[in-house]
Amino acid sequence: MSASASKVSSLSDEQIINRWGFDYYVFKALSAFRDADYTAFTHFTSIIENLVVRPVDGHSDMIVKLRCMQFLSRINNGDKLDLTFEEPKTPLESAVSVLESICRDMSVPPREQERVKQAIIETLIMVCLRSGEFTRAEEVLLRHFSDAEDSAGKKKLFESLIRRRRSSHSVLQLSSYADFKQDMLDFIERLYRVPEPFLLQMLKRSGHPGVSSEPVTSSSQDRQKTSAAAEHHGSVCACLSLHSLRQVYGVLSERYGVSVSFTQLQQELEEEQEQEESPELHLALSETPREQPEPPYAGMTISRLVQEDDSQLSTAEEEETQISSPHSECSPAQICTPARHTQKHNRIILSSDVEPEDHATSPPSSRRSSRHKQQQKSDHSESKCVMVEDDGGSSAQVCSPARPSSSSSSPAVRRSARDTQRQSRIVLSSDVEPEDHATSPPSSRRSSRHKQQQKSVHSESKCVMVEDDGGSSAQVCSPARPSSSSSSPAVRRSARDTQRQSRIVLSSDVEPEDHATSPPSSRRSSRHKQQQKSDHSAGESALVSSPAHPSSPASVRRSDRDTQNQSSESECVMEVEDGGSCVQHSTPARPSATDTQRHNRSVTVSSESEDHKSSPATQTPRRRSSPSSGGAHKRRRARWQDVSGTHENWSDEESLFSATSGRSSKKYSRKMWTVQESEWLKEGVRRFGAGHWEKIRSSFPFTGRTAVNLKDRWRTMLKLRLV
DNA sequence: TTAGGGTTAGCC
DNA sequence: GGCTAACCCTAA
Repeated sequence: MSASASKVSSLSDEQIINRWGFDYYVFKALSAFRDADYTAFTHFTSIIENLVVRPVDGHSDMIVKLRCMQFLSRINNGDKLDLTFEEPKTPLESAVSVLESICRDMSVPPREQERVKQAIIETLIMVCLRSGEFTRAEEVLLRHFSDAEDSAGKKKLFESLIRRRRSSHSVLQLSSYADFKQDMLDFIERLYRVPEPFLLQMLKRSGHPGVSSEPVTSSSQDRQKTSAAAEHHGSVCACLSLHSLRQVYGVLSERYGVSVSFTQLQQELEEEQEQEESPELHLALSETPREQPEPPYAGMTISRLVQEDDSQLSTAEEEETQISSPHSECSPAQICTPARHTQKHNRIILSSDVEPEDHATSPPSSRRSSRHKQQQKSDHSESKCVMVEDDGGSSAQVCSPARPSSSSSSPAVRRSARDTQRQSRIVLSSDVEPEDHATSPPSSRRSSRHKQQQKSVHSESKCVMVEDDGGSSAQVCSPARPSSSSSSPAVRRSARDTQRQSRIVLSSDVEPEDHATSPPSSRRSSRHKQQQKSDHSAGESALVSSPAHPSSPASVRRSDRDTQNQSSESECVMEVEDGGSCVQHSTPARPSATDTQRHNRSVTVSSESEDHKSSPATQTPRRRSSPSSGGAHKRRRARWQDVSGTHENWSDEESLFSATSGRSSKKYSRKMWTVQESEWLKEGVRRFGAGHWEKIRSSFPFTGRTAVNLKDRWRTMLKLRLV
């Protein structure tokens, strides 16, 4: 059978079932959001978040769904300024980032994109104003607010309110955050109609009384979703006419040199069917009415062809993406659990704490859009296959079996301290360090760099590739791609007030062993601001380029702010690399250090055995056996400075330095290599060989890295004998 | 696009 | 100031 078939069979039951569960919970989450049951929404997203760290069949629209979940999660928490998904961004700022990724991947009309973005920004400003966060409101206003003429009035109003420090105004009272949420949901639903999940379909067909024939959601689009879902999960759905089948068959048979005519095949199959009617086929095909007695076997035939087709695609891409690699199993997505400081948010924290140990998520890498069309066809057919196979007991996922979807975002939960005063955060987690290997960026020595890295991580997470709505899976999951957390949405809890800090502590202690993640920290220097922008854009561009980036690893962090509090927040970021093998990295928590360095403890667990003597301590993975302990360790901790601090604090600096000219008209900021990145590089070299830097770069969710950077890093690694 | 040498940034 | 990883520049 085709290679794809073998891939299909290689899917584990867990992958398949997790996929079904994933689809189901996404569907439920959307329903909950639509019903304004945001608590349920949060619960569902938590489930999803945990689910995607397990091996999941990265099929088709998984990334799209993850993006939607990420977006809505941020929207849902947008009025909570003390939460962050990506430090130092507020949830709504993160929503804008996700929006940009969505728009890039799904071709959203520019006007619509702008409208939604503007709505988010306006809402964010209003939220800031209501909360008395005038500095932040001003920052958002200056940075993001549209300069369009039609927005001039609002801009002036906001400026006025900020200037006068007014947190109450009729305009602020008028807008309802709930309405805003629903507006954002409408946007998502217009953009992507979530098909009815396979599990629900099955439940309906089983005659379960509690399930109506209608989709759970009340949306008017549900019907469409249902049919779409059917396609996805295998029911042929009669949407295929005999004519179209014939056409497809014609094309495929020509392509693959199948000599049997469609008519012959049809007759054969009819005969077969007469002899044994497979219930499964009925199941698959009976749902939709057919004008013509569409041959039940049609699905089978097509699926077979499709598989071949798909397999070709896969094989062709395989080399590049190595979908089949063990890693690729799942794509994590980070969805959504923001971290917060306040006690009331404990539940959110919980999700992160409870995090499973192994998160292996394989971030599927995404495939490139060019494949989409082909993919769509294949997906379509695949769905048919699925049904048949399901019945047969074999794996139901025909789709891109080999393709793991890269979920991009692994969930990262962080607590960040946002103190306006830039309190330093101390990561206590180090002591507690789990055995799990965190992959902390080996190279990073300097604490200040971490923040930058963190950002980069975020961007990576964004890398989820969404191919197209068609559900064709665009994910090219390169096996090797771990999901970078970032995209994974990292949720953090940022402690803004010192008072709140104590609360934060709660979750951190419980921290699971696993994941180490090392969020890179960025430097504090004035460069940072520049960097932020550049990173941001870089990350996004990366998304575009590697849309499929599965999101990578989910990263959960806990960070402590200050040593004094030692409430010990440990920042833990989980990065799931592959489905199967997930590498968890713990990054040092974001250190926040005031200018005076505070002792930070960073826990970095590195999966690598490499000795990073020379590597920077920051993310230096702690080797358990490594000599570095005691004094060295302390020094490392001391290096962690909180760069993440309040972004607003940097703004001035940023403006000061933005025009700074460095060597090439701008100063570059050093971005230390994370363990994760180094792993990707090593994997890339293993796969493609040294010298194919561009190929490697495009095959992994690197963000802010050029081929030259890769080359340089490889050179450094060789020099350090890290490889 | 890559290779290799030079430069810069940041820590000690 | 030394050291070094990351970054830049440029020729091929």
